[in-house]
Amino acid sequence: MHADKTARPPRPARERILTTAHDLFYRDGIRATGIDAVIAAAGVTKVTFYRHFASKNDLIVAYLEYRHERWMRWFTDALRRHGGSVRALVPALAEWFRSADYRGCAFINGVSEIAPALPQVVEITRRHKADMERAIAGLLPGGRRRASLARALALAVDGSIVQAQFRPDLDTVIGDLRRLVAAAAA
Amino acid sequence: MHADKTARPPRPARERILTTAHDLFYRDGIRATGIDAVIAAAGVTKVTFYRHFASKNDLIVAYLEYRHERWMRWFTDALRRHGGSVRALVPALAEWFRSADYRGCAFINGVSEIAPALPQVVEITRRHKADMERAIAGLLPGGRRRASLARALALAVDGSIVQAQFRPDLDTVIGDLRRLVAAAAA
DNA sequence: GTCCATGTAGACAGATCTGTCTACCAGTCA
DNA sequence: TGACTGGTAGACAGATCTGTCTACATGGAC
Repeated sequence: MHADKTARPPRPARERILTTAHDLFYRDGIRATGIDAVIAAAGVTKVTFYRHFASKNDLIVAYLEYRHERWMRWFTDALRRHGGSVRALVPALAEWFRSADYRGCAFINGVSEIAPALPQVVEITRRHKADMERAIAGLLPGGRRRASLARALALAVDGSIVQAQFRPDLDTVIGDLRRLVAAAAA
Repeated sequence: MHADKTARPPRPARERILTTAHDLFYRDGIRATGIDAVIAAAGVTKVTFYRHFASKNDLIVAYLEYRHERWMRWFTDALRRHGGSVRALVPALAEWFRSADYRGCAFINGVSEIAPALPQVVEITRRHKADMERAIAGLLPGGRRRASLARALALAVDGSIVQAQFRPDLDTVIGDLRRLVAAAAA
């Protein structure tokens, strides 16, 4: 059978729903995006949607898990591209901040938006930030101070992520982050 | 003639609406809080509400302006209580982070929640953060590096505000902030 | 004493949101 | 062949949201 699968499938419905939800949730916000908008943009029907996700809350969780995979892949790759040492951190982030569709951290935004109604988001965010911190720790030489330095850097990174979301002067934000990283790592 | 509303003393109803909206918006989120909930909790009627605020968006803006006044008053007071030098910064913030109803920065949350739909929130947030930065600058000795140091400290502060919203180990966050402040100020 | 700002109570319109339901179709595989 | 999987189209229920409306009460200012 099926000697040739390459000519076939439009991306499966579930995947289309998930990537569409990602784009809309990230851009417009989770609460601002109705299920109907996701369904229409993904080009599926309501029945199809509810066959794959039990509820909007389920989709939100799947969105954050998908976002985590995707962002971590980008982040580790960007750090590698910029040299893989602690000096890679700021240029990698600068790349992100300057991207056209930058809208901050999906997890921080998620906590702001729906943590009171969907506490699971806090747990997912903790795991995400722990992974981000681990990636930062991977840039540092081993030693006793490694873990605590990674935490301090992660804190500065979170500050810059947030500021990059509302400050118009990205260069200033990036410069301030660079200064903090240099001071902490010294 | 001259129906000048602003010349009159503040009316109880408007004030009640505003403080109620503050509590609900901050605790549950702006989008999650319906106008009806504010009206019921404030103990006014719909007509009364709409006589004071043209729309929910109007109330949101008023909420953020009120929050700004209130938070800045608390912040400058806390800094003074803790000595008024740069060493006051971390203990003042720690006080806030440990308060029972802590839910992060109302402005950062607001940007996450509704900036795409109500861009005015970004402008209000910029002004708020500029004032916060000025208060931090007020802790520092004058000199060439004062402004840029205040910016770096504000960035670290924003990072700690955000982390305090989802990390369970507040002591760690506060310790990391202390370390960053010490490193930057050195 | 009249005007008017401020307040009350609650119905209502119109939109939008999540989630369910019926009814049908095509390909896969045991 | 017949069951299963995954898809389509769209009506519908029930809740909730913002904002408008009518109708009436009260107290101070001019």
